Amino acid sequence: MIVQLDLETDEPIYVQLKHQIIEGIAKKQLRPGDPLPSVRSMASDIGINLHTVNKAYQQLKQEGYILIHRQKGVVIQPDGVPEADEAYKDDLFKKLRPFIADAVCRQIDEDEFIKCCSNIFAEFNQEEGEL
Amino acid sequence: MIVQLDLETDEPIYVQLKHQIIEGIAKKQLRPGDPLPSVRSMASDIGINLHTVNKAYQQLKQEGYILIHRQKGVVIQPDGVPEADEAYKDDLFKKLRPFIADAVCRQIDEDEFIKCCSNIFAEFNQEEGEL
DNA sequence: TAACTGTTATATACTTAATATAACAGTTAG
DNA sequence: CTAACTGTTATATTAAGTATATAACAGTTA
Repeated sequence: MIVQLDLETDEPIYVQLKHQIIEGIAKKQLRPGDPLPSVRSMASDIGINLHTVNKAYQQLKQEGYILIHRQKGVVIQPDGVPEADEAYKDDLFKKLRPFIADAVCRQIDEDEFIKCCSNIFAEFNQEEGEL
Repeated sequence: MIVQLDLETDEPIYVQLKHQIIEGIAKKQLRPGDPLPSVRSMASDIGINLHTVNKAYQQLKQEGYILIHRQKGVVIQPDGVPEADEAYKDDLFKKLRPFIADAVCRQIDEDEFIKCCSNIFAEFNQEEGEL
């Protein structure tokens, strides 16, 4: 698990860490049951504070991505990430709207937007963990 | 221009205001050259501080959505919002990735995601300002 | 026993968000 | 001319979020 942080961006470190782990799961580089480094070793690996890692892990746990056993360590959710329910989809809908409104104003039509999304999907589906 | 704020969410007020104006432009309820309320009247209309409105306006100006004349007031960009360039598209790509990674993990396939996006596009294209 | 786990607590520094007043300079209407 | 309005700037305060630094606790595990 290679983590690459950008300290220049305004995106909080713990959010970047969450995203990279979620992307790792989406790309199947991280599979159900796979272990994650402890909060302390992850923190020292990427040069940040233990609590910043802990914050990311706690939220990932809350969202169903990982399990945290008190002494066994941290693992990717063995039963797989919970499927999207209606609440999740409503939330996704709400979050996507500003992006699409923005795109519409700037003359990006539906086809182009969809194409962009397809490219991202391809990124997650093509390489089945072979990277 | 009706503005509806949610003070419970963690989304900053000035961001919500920006989004609603951008959505208004996307829906063509706000057209090039249309006036926007002054920072003071907008602020008192929706019950927030003058500076919060000013922050939203300044960023909208910076992003090419509106023009601010020192004494003439605030208007939607008369020449239309600048079209998306490559930098904008790269940025959109980067921002969309976490959402799609998340969706992939939760078994939302490409078709379903695209359908969701299409629904949002429809929301902006159907009603050509007739609302 | 020593080294490791997640967890909790406290404290500090910095940044952002939002508010409150106040003032300035340039229109514009009465 | 005055009064009311414009955007803009300045200063200050409160609150919340981000990130860090130490320290300790309780339960494995080698």
